[in-house]
Amino acid sequence: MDGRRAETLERLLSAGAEELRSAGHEALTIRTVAARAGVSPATAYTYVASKNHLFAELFVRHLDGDPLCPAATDPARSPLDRLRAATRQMAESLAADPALAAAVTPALLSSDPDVERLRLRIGAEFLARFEAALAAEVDDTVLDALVLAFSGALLQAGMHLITYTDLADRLDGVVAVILEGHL
Amino acid sequence: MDGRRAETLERLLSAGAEELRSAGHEALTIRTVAARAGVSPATAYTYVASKNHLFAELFVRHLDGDPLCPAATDPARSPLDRLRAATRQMAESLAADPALAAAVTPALLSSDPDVERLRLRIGAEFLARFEAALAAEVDDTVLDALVLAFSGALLQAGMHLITYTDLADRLDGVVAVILEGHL
DNA sequence: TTCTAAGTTGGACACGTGTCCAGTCAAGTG
DNA sequence: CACTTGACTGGACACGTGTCCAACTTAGAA
Repeated sequence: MDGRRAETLERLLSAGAEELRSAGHEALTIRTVAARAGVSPATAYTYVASKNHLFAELFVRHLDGDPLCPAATDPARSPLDRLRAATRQMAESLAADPALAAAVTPALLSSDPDVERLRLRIGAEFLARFEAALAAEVDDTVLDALVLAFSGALLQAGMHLITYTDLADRLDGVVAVILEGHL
Repeated sequence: MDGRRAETLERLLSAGAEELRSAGHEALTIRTVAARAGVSPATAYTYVASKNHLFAELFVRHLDGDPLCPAATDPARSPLDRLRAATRQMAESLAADPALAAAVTPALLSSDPDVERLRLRIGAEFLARFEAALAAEVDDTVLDALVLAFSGALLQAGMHLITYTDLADRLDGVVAVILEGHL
């Protein structure tokens, strides 16, 4: 996708991000996003299949815009430290845009096929980051536990049982407990 | 709540459960549930604040109807075994009613205040079961890790990344990894 | 310049959500 | 027995969703 089409998409996604931050995901409407992007609703729907798809798309962009930090793969650090760097970074990245975080959790549960595609990408990205941080020094079940714990943390934050800001600290402890005796 | 009101509520919830099983949570409508219960939509809305509230309510009933099994607190077993009995039971309970499981995950993310109340109850119930199974032989962070991993498993299943049937086996391994070195 | 095809548009559509309220019905109390 | 009261109803409402399509615009190729 390039040329005019790519530009309009970009405008639409930026408008979506702004609208999300300023109005929240409950109030956001494809029509308000379209208006903000200076485009008709019908046009918006040729780029984005649904509100949930929009949120998922915004989230992958957010992830892609903040790739795994060097500290998470620094061989001078311990695997535990590296893993913590990775989870910390992701938690902080969520905390930095709470409206997006709040929007994406329910959105990813949608059965919309476009969402399905993106959620596989997102899951793969999480897994890849953990693997990169651990550098394959560890059992598959441990990786499994980490992924589940991280997903769980996202869910708990999505339910407002913890704040996105507390996420990082909480995960530090949990990551240590999981890795203990497995390095 | 008792008398006529309690009866109608019961009819409504059973109708909801039936409708959920037979039509799935996407197709289910408060109006179809009301019709099945032989009640007008307006009436249904005096019992249930929203579709999400209905799903959450159905889920707590489901949980209450299947209390922690004796094996999960049997002092003759090891803590690991007891914990596995607890997670197994919950996973199987979800697998037994996949439509409900699929419905409740997104529903619990709603900001509806009635849902909020119920999700605190549900979270507390999960925690209580883990505590009962472990009989306080363990650090708080371990409990934390267990709760996060379990929530994560629910989320993954809700996203169809794993089936509810695989949940139990997956959790067996994860629970062992988390507990290892902490008993 | 003319033509074409991609991109965009307005507006209507069917459907679901949750709210509201005046009016009916059916106890069971005095 | 009349009467009050709580439960229920029908139907309209405002709003959001996502779809459709004939008509218009625009950029660039011929």
